[in-house]
Amino acid sequence: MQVADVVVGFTQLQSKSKSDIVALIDSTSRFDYYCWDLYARVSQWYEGDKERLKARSDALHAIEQGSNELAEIAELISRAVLLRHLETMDRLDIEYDFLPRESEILRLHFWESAFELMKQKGVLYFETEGKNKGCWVMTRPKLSRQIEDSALSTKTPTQAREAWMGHPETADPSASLGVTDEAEKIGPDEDAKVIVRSNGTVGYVGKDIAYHLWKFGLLGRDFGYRRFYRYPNQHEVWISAELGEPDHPHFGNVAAIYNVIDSRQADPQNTVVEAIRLLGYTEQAAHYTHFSYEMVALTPRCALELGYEIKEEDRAKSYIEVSGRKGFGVKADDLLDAAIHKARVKVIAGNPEMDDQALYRDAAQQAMQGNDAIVQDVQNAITNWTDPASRIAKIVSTGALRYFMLKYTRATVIAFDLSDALAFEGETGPYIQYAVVRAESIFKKAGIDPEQALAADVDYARHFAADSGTEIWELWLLAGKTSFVIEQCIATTEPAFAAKHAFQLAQQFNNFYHRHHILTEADEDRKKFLLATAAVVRRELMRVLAVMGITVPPVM
RNA sequence: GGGCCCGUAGCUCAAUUGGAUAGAGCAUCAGCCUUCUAAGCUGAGGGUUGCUGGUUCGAUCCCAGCCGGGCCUACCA
Repeated sequence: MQVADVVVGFTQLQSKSKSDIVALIDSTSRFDYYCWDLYARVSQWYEGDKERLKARSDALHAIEQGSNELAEIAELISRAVLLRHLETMDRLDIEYDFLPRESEILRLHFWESAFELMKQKGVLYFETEGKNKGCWVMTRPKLSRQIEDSALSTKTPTQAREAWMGHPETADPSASLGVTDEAEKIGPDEDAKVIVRSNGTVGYVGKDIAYHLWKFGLLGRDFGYRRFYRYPNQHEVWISAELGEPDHPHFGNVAAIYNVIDSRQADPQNTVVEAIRLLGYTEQAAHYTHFSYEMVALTPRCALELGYEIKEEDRAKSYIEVSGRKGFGVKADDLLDAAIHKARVKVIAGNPEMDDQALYRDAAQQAMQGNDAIVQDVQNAITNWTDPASRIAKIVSTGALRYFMLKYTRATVIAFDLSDALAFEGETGPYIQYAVVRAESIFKKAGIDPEQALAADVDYARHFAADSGTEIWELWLLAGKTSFVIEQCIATTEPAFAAKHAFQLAQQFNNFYHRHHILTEADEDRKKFLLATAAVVRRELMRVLAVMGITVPPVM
């Protein structure tokens, strides 16, 4: 739908032709920004006159039909925006392998197969009365369980449901649907989920069920695959296609699914799992995890700082939901640019020899020439710089943003605050990276390898028994908990535990770092002991950071 | 109407699933750079864990009822 709206924006609002759009894509470095603004404008344009919504449905229809100008424009736009998305995510070290598209789910008849399966197994039934008359519907999980508990589930779900409805006495009347009237219980289940509308079209959830049956290899159909994009590191991304290339990697047939989708999708996700379970694939349904997390919202203060106008009633709220339709949100690339810029300034402040004046001169020159395709302004130019300071700044800013996103537990609505997200001090990614860099620096100056330090022959018993022994033992203990914490993260699908652990370990190490000066330690054996301590903490910190996708620069 | 989630220091969040004096960061204030990088360290102030009951030796956590906020549900994708 968003693509359809952007198509409407280009054709109706801007009267652009296909070749105009091609030219625009070629000459704009951030075409997605252009579409973001256009999408918000189109949404406003619809508001002005409801008649204009016809343009959207026409576009949707044409796109679905295929083989026409609008469909080609849609293809151009979605391809260009998708490429931009891959680039943006790559800046955060996130790579994709395969991009399945809804259009192929439709055109390769995934839904038809799933529909057939679900009718056969009695997962769906045709409603003949009530408000859902004429639809194919599915019983919601809550009622399904009740029916199963009444021990009628030896048949198909539909037969069990019919038997159950014929004998309401088998169910506990008080634990029922929230209906008090006995007679209503055997009426049509108005709460059932509509999968196929009365006009014969399938809804989003239906397509999602088909898609997930494919993921588990239960559909009996497959996508066609085409090469879509090759990352700078040569990793290849594939995209779904009606007619694919003959040689392609194998996707699908998975043993477990983790769907990382925000909590607003909980209901449709439950419907998909339920469909798979009712089809008899209980094993697969048990390995289907909706990795649900709360949404990111803007604090009113942050929204005002970003220059958005905030309604009076919203100012008192603790957060406001972001909205593409309203053009209200923060763009990831902007955030990354700001973070990299800030990090680079800090790197140079600490390492003045890395200051590269020539880069600034080049960027300023290009900016003055208005060479938009290469550079938007001096600040954005850093995106493409590869000098040492910029490389480090990228690692640090990625660490900062990844840590920021992971430090919140999944059930917490992230009240996004720009200054918090760009912070490098306190409980942040760079704080942890800095601890590792400090350890690294000690080994560099000591002239030994961390692995060597761990293998050294040390009288541990003597040093742990000394005055500061307990405190250092606690540091070892905390470092030793890392594997357990990582396992716990996986078992509970809660990455925030890893983030918290990494921070606490870094914090305790910084403490140790200040209390015990390693390189000037006179007692040779104690020096080895302290080095081994630094080595084990460094190793465990890097390990837990790696789990979070955070790497450590050589210096910072 | 129904379902799910949240309410903890001025702000943003934790609390290892029911355990000891509820902890961090930010912000504020006071200290620490001729010693391995100050993106750091030390200290101070800041709390009736929304309210009221219940279960328990013990409750931020479990139960019930209120108050306040959010999200999802109603043949859109």
